[in-house]
Amino acid sequence: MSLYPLLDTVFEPELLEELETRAEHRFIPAGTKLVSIGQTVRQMPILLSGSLKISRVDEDGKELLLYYVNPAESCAMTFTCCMQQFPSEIEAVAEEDSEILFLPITVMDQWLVKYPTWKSFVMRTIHYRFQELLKTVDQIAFQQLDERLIHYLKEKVRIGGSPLLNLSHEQIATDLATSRVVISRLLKKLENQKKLLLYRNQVRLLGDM
DNA sequence: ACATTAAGTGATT
DNA sequence: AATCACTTAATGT
Repeated sequence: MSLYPLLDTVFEPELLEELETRAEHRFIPAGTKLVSIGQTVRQMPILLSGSLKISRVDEDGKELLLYYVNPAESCAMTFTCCMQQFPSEIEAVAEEDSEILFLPITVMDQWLVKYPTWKSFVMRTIHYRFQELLKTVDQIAFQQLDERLIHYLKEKVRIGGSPLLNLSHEQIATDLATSRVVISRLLKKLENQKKLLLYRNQVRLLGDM
């Protein structure tokens, strides 16, 4: 039995063993910024519990949420930029208290040829994220902010494990890179459709979502 | 009671 | 869909 049961089905036994000796196991409190834009990534994270929020931030601080990293996943952006030591294009913040394995980037190259399960893990992560990003791009291109909002809320519920979200309209607007007024209107529309209930600093999703 | 912050709304671009 | 201007509601001190 390995130290990390979560990863037992993902990696082969030899790799799990090596993981245990090479990885640094850390607990990250919610709100911690792990990577900021321009920074060079020196370690590869694998999430054991919690979640990470990955977003783009432009020059004047406006951000756009790209995706979340969930347990047993890593960040796809990290592979592409840290292997070649490119500066990060994204920002990573712990969304909740998280448990993370940090791997030195030097092992990644060797593991790619040494362990088939590592290779498919990397490939799977990149592929999956690519799909996600394409979806977001579609949504932005076709300006369907309402759909994007619903997708966002569902994702939040899934991550938090509760249909009651502690979010202000302002925060939602920031994540989706739009204005508060727009979000308020869309949320109101959804409330009228009985899809959710609105409170101050809280949103409650209703069953059929 | 007053100030501050979140949310709702009509009008305009 | 964004911005402005303004109102109303909830919360903190």
